[in-house]
Parts: sequence; C-alpha cells; structure tokens
Amino acid sequence: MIPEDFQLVKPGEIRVRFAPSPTGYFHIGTARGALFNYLFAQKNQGSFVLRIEDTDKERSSPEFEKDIIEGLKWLGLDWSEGPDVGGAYGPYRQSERTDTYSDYLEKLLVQDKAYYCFCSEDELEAQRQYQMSIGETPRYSGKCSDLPKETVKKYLEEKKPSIIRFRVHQKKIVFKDLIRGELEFDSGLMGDIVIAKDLLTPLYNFSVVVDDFEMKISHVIRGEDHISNTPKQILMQEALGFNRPEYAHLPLILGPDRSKLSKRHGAVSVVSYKKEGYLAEAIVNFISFLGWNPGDEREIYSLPSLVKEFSLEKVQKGGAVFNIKKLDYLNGFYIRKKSPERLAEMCLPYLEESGLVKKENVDLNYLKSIVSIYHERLKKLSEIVELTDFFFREKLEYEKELLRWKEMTDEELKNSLEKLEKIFSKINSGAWTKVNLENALMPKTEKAGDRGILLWPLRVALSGKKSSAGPFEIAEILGKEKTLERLREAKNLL
RNA sequence: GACCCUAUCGUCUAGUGGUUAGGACAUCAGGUUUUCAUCCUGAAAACCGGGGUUCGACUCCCCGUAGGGUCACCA
Repeated sequence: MIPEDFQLVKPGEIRVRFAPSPTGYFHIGTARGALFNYLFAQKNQGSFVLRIEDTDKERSSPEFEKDIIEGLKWLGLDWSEGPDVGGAYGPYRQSERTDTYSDYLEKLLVQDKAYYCFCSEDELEAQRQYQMSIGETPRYSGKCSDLPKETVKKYLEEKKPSIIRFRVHQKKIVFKDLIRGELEFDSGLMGDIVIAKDLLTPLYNFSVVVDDFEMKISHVIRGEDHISNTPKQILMQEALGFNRPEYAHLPLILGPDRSKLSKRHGAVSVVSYKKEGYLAEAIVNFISFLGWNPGDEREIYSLPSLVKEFSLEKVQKGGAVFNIKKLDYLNGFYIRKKSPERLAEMCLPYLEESGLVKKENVDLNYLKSIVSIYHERLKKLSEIVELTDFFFREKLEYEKELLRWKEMTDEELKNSLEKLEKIFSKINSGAWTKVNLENALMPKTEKAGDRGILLWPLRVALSGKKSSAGPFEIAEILGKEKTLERLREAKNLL
C-alpha cells in the first residue's frame, strides 16, 4: 500500500519509476531502462520507484520478480521508497493494488467513458485479420459500444464473458517526448481499447495510468516500444482528470540483426553475466553508453560519475546494437583496476565451483599470488579456472608435441629439459624467487641464441599450456620441488 | 497492411551551415615479450539516395529507400 507521506509530494519534484513485468528475465535492455530512470532520479534528487507490473497472473512469476530485484541490487540501482519489508523497501506490486484500479474502473463505467464488451476473441481476431487484409488499421468496430443498459445488465447477470473497453473519441493527440520532440497521433485509428478483463483484472494500459498518477510520477522514462501506448494512456488520463507526466522514450537495445533484443538473441538475465564473471561496474558503464554518451571523449564512468553527467537531452534516438566485445574490453579494464587481494576473493568462487580448490583449505596468499600473474590476462572472472588449473592439479595432461619449440628434435628437447633441471636444482629453496631463477637461466638462454629453446619447454612443462604467464613467475609459485618434478615428468614424455 | 520512430566507420558514438568528419571497441601492421595478455605506435574504415534552401550542406526542408517498433482479453 502507498504510505501516507506519498501524497505529500512537493510540486515539481522529480519522481520516476521502473516498471518491469515479471514475465521475463532482467536482461540488458530492461537493465538499461532501470539505469536511465535511476540516473535521472539521482541527478535531479528525485525518487526512483520500483513497480512490479504483475497484473497478468498467468505470465507473471515470482522467479522473474526475484531475478529483477537481484539484478537491480547487483548493479547498485537501489529504489528509494516502497512498502516496508523487514526494514527495507520492497517493490510496489500491481497485484496488491486491485482495489485502487477497480475504483477508477467503476468511475469510468458510471460516467459511460468505459463500457462492457461481449464480443468473443475469435470474432475480434477475424475482424482484425480482415481489416489488415484490406489495408486498414485494425481496430474495434464498436459493436458493443451502444448496447442498451438492460441488455448489458442481462448479459452480466447471465455471466456472459465480457471485458471492459474505454471509449476513444476521434481527435489529434500531441505530446512532447523529451528525446524525440513532438509526437502526434490520430486516436481515430485506435478504436475503443480494452482496459480490463473485469473489475478486478485491469490490463496494462489502464493500471499504468492509474499508478503513474497515484504514485505522482513526474517523468515516464521507458522503451521506445511504448510510444504507441502513450496516446492511449494520455486519453485515459484526460478521462480520469489526471495530469500528464513528461515522457521520454528510450531507443531500443538491438540484437546483432538489429531487431529488438529478445530471448531469440539469448537475452539472458543480467544475473547470468554476474555468474560468468562480469563486474557490475562494467555492465553499468557499458549499458549507459548504449544510446547515451556524455558528449566528450571519456568513456570510463562509474555509477556516481554517470549520475553527475547524465541528461536526457544526450540520449540517442536510434536503437543501439549490443556488442559484447566492448563489454569484454570494459570488463577486463575493471578487473585490472582491482587490487590483487580483491581479485583473489572474487576468483575464489569460480575455482571452488570447478572443484579445483576447497574453501576449507584454501591458502589465500597462495591464491593471491596465482591470480596476480593472470591479472591483466583476465577478461572474465570465470576464465581464471582454465587459466590457472595447472597450479591445483597433481598431474598435467598435454601432448608431447606441445613441448617442442620450432624444429627441435627429441634429442635437443631432452637436452633442454635436463639443462633446466640442472640449473634449477642448484638454486636452493630459500632463494627460490622469480628474479633468482631468471638470473640463473637467462644468461644460458642468451648463449643458446634462441631463448625459446629453453624457455618454451619450460613453460609447457610447468603449465601444460601453449600460452601462460611467464615461466619464472609460475616456477616461483610452484616451488622448487614441484618445478623439478614437472621437468622430469616432461622428460618422461619423450 | 496501417500507424509511428530512426538513419555518421563492422559496432557504440562526437558533430547542431564552413572540420584534414573526432574518439572508443573490433580488425590489420609494427614495437615490447619465450607464448598469451597487457602496454605503446600506426593503418584501414563512415556522413543511405535524390531533390531543394543557401555563397556553402553530414548538419535545415521535402520525397524516396532501408531498418526498427506497435497494432492482444501481454506488458
């Protein structure tokens, strides 16, 4: 329910809402809508309201609502009011506000601004098809619009299936969109619109209008796909005597084929990006630049700095294609900004999940040193597993051929490995550091002419991989015993 | 099909009548490096088309074209 102080909104106060329906995941497109609302509210010291539009009981699910809330929290997009749920703000839910809607619905019915319609869905569908086929805009014929009162009463008593329609009169509707300028529509092309299935079951276009008014929303910032809903909503506002909020329709986020981002493009939950090892700050930075930019050449922005720079005037009009490569770049950038300690903490869950380490007996310092040498190679946290697994495995598995540098023969290879073993065994464990190892080995590699002759087999013997961090860094972390052991194991492969 | 929206490098974009059309990602080349990544340098890469308006259009107007959105008892 709406709290008392809700009605005491100061004139001119900025109030926006993010109003997702829990019929799908909180994906990149949804998140961007939430972000822009949040930024606009913060920028103007306004309020940011979360309203779950769950009037459609069939399609709404708690799972999606949970996902939306988790996503918002992860990105740091906290809403600024709502019903008290254990000391925190919960979301407003339309499903909990049916009384409010039915009050307004009855008002419209009484004033004959809305009426019951008894046409069947099949009938309506056939009509639509026909109208489209002859090049007309599909719209309701108005068949039930002037049914005698007694007939309506009778049908209702008979429980004849019905819905409630809003009377649309022909007129020009002009509204200003903060992003697109003046937009004009002819309501004559709309027909009478369905606003509720019954008194207790309002439909989207109606509940939105009621809530935006009741919640004193000053700016409706939403996706471009709502442009054609706006004139309908304006008409209802006028019928109900509500004032009109400002509108801003955001360009859509597009898939690679330039159509609206959807499941078809694998538009998954933002939370799944978290699982993959993307950082919230990278996601926020990335999606803020989809359809907006500050006008200068800076491209790295935190949430607070976005708040400072944000303005609706700089929002783009055209849709923006979601390009994951840029997200990856940004993510790598933000990963590089983390401290080694923090990075180790963040990587730990991925290593645990892979079964490579157990939380109980993990040495955080050891982990930190491993993660550190892969710090600037990481684009996603999840990559840490594949990159560093060889530190946690007893036995490495790789093809013998991987050891071979250029055209070396088996004999030469064996020679290299033995030489490495000989050099390293002279260094005692107490002096086993990257620098000492390097000092001991590098002069020999210079002598050999091609450094790869020694260094390449060393890398592969230690890591089992063709690309890795530097072999001296790896050797230092592995320790003397393990290093020598792996060199011997490599030799055994030959 | 009707209505509406949009249009600068492959992608995200800067640009508001006079610019060598700028940046970022991606790509390519070079440098650094034993590899990969990072980092540095450089290259290639765009104003959808046609008419106007104007001394002058990427920029303003019109018409095309293309793409997209919406036309539910979904939101």
